[in-house]
Amino acid sequence: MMARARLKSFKAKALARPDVAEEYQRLSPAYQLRRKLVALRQEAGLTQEQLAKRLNTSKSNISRLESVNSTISPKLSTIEDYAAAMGYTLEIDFIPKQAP
Amino acid sequence: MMARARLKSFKAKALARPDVAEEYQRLSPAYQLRRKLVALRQEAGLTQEQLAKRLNTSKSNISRLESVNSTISPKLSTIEDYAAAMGYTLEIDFIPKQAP
DNA sequence: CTTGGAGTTATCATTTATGATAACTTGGTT
DNA sequence: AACCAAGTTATCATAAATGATAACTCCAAG
Repeated sequence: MMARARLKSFKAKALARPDVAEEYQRLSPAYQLRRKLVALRQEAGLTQEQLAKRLNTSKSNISRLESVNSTISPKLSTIEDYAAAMGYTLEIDFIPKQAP
Repeated sequence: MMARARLKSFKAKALARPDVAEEYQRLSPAYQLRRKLVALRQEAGLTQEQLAKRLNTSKSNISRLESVNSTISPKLSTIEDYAAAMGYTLEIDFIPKQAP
């Protein structure tokens, strides 16, 4: 019980450190997703503007979607559309979390 | 070129058939995701109401999220939260589409 | 038959993602 | 230096997901 409380406190303090917060963010599904989206687009040899055209939107919206420090959580369909525009489909898996 | 047009037409007609549409839907990432969400919850031995409590929401919203004939496309964070409530994290992969 | 748990469906308010547009940086090229 | 392509950031309007509540079905237990 106290162990849990101390653990939470430890986590909170650790996350207050910029380097830890950054590393923590790197592990988040949202972050990894954005990295993959960018990689996929670049491997396809497309600019944000070219991809935007395929998706009937504008390059600024693509940038927002890919942005590392984006605070938005995209819709599943948005990710699907993005992937589909480059000939890919999605697969979502659930991975058990490690005990801390 | 005409081959493409005919292909699109064929697809449109096929999807007009209820049985084909249903099978098509089954293959969609959104559909498979919902199936997995339900399976995950049931394996955890939770009712919609119990899970709702963990997520600080109501069972009707859980039902909507899991609903087979749901027309909504959930946010990535919603899926993440759902998974996290049962000790799972997400992994999203991009699979190349087959040539038709 | 009726009661309670589990899930569904409908509706409305609120939050949030997306679309659209414009202005701004940055790096490379001439 | 001026230019252009590529990407970023800010802002606003619109569309859509989520939160909240209530009423409903269904089914098994009593």
